[in-house]
Amino acid sequence: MPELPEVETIKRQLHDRVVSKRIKSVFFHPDFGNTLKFRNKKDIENLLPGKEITDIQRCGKYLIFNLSNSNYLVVHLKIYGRLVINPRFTPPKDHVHRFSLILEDEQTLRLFDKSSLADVLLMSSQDLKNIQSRVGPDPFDLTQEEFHQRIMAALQTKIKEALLNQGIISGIGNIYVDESLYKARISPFRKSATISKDESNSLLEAITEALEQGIRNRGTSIESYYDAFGFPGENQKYLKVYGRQGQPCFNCQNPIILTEIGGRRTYYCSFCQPESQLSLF
DNA sequence: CAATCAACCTGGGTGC
DNA sequence: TGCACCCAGGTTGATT
Repeated sequence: MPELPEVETIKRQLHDRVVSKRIKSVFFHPDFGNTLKFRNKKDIENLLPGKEITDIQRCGKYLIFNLSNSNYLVVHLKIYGRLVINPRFTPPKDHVHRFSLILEDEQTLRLFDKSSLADVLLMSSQDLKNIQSRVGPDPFDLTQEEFHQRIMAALQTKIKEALLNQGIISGIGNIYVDESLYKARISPFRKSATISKDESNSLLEAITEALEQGIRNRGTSIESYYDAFGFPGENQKYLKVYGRQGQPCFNCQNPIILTEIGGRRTYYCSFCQPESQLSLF
């Protein structure tokens, strides 16, 4: 589910409800995670009660709760994770309740996950620095020049795979990458180093627009994502290629193609996003 | 080195 | 009804 716009939406919605609040207790559902996570689980149960959440931030697709003892509770929702505060409904049966964080004012933050891939980790400042150094810059923080440099460095890697690589640029996932490439009219199959400066400029602009639109619409809800209040986002109504296989391209009316790149489903228009620049003529 | 693949999980869907 | 298999918006680590 969650890419940058979804995590950013959750961060903004949670901010006023959790920042400056003290944690009363935490609870892990017995089905949470594997043995590796179990070790961290004990730390979280032991160390969190009594600590204050001093801030909430986002690093790529990671959501980070700053705690009063200079530790950080780091959440990654992976594919199906949902983080919901004060749900007033019974969550869908297929999403298992994995974790709860109860605040001093009795608000409850719950993590639901259909699989159990989502991570809840307790980190020191050093751990967090290691994460932050592995995660590339936010698209919103990049100049055209920096973006182009990073794309060029990906050499023979297909541009779609480069954009999905969180170390090159962070926050873009499988939906927004297809939307951005379509908007910039660049084939997802193009080798990164063949992207011209002009193309890279339009690509960064397309990425920025696609992500900002996603944030404005509180995220894209296709099969799993809900915002922090338990409501679906609206951005799925405005997607231009993702999920539109066989339907006419909004620009040229040719059918949108569904294929596979790097093991991920990939939607594109083979006319508007030609793989070879020669086919433009 | 870069590209590919399997693994991590599990609910749901499909097809036999 | 059962079962084997495939799929998923992500990430990582091993293999070719």
